[in-house]
Amino acid sequence: MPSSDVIEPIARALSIMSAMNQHRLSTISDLHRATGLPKPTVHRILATLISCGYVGKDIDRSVYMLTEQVLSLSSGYGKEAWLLQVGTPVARRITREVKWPVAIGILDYNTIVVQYSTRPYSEFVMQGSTVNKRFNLFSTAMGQAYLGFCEETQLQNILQALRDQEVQEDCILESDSKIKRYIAAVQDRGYGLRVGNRGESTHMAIPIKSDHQIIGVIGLSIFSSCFNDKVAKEYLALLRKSAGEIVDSMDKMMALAEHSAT
Amino acid sequence: MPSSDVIEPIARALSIMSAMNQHRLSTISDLHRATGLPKPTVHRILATLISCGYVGKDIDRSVYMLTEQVLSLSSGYGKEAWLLQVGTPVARRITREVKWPVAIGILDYNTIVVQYSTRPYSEFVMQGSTVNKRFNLFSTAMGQAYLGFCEETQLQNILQALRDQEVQEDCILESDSKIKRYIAAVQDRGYGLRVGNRGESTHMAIPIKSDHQIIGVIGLSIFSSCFNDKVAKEYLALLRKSAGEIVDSMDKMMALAEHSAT
DNA sequence: AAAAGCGTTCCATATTGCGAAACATTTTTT
DNA sequence: AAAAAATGTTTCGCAATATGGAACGCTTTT
Repeated sequence: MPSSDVIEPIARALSIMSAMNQHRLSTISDLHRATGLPKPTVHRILATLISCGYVGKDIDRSVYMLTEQVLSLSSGYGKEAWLLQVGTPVARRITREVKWPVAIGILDYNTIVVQYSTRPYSEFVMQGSTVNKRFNLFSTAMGQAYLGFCEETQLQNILQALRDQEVQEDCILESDSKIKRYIAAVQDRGYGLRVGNRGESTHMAIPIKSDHQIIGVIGLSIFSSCFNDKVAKEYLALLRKSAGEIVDSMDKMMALAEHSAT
Repeated sequence: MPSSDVIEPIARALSIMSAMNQHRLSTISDLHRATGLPKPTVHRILATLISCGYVGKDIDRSVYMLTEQVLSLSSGYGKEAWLLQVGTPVARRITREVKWPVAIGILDYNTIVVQYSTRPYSEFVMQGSTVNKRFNLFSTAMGQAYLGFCEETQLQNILQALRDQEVQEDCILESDSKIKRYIAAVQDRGYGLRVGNRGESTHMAIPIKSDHQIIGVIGLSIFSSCFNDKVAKEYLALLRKSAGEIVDSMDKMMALAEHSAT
């Protein structure tokens, strides 16, 4: 009675791999018992997994184990994935509420990479999707949200890395005092801000902090002509509330997962 | 021309998941391009993975991402898995060379758990397999190999944990000085040793240390009647050489994996 | 307005995975 | 030592099912 449209061999292979992850070494009979699959089937699935490199077999004996290649299925899975899983619905909710597009980004090397954007949902037409686009740390709202509120050591690391890179885009880097003033301004304001010209858009962003660490930034875009102190205050509060919700949900989910991961 | 006996749907699903692990969010077209699979096929595989809980889908848009459940395929994969992957062939080689069975164990809570044993390969018949059996830290050769050569803080942690457990098996715990003498004796000897009576077997074991940390222990069993100082010296050298090889191979492989895991 | 791209559904077809049964080998029991 | 039980592996005829071209509806781009 498997719900239709499910490719059975795949479901079976995954259950085998999941079972193999419970113990370091497995025999065919172990897996037969653990999954309820007929032994010839287990055998054939293992042959497939071996051929694909995810399973290794003891040469002489019939003992199987997962290889390090299983990490290629999950190594990208970390805090950022949690952030997205929890963050995307929140971002969509904000856009439903205030119409303006919302984006979630993370730090990658020395830029902010947009991971998710509700731009397509927004009724206000703006230029195409920004997903996977990289944004400069200086001069963008999301970048400011990171630089202005990360820990001092992290800041120094980033600045050093920026100085080391060959192409110098930010002339601000030439003066330490300029940097300090720039960052202090962001901190005083309480959020990242990049005001666009008339006809362009203006962006505001804040960090998403968990455990004193910035795990990502969340930003909102708005037509420059619609931007003023009043809406800034309103949307800032909304972003802060949302960031808080994201962190709370993440903590809960991660605690849950930790617990159920035997 | 896929090498026969490989279940295609499984191989395809794995390639999809592997591709999804590269970017946080994927569209069907992304995966279609990345894997070369027809779009209806990608669609069907994703439906399967969603049904199995390994993939989540953005409600409104068609954006897919791996869920935390992918960790259930690999969370058990750590240093110990590397140890086994590298260690098992070494263990077999020793047994081929000297005939006696060799076992590899790791610390789990407050016991040593045998992960692999070449007992079935040994021409000397001994009692059944010891895989997944737990061995006391005191009074066994493998346990001594751990206690005698782990770091002081680790030792204290273990002792505390042993004292805390309800059933007190090791009366040696009652006296700190007894413990100290016991451990000092192991250290002086240079390896864990449990001498059996005539007709029984004798066991010797040493730690496998990488980066000042004990990642496992390796031990050799021998008929008590065959054990004497001369063979002890010989086998100890063999075990030490082998442990060194294991650590070297592990370091190499892990460095390699680190590098190729983009 | 047209064209290109995307996600999704359909469906006839042959492919392909299936697992009972038989066989080989090892381990345990008698 | 023999018998019995358990485990790993191979075979094979058949039915189940995964397949992907084509078509559809939709959005985005030209």
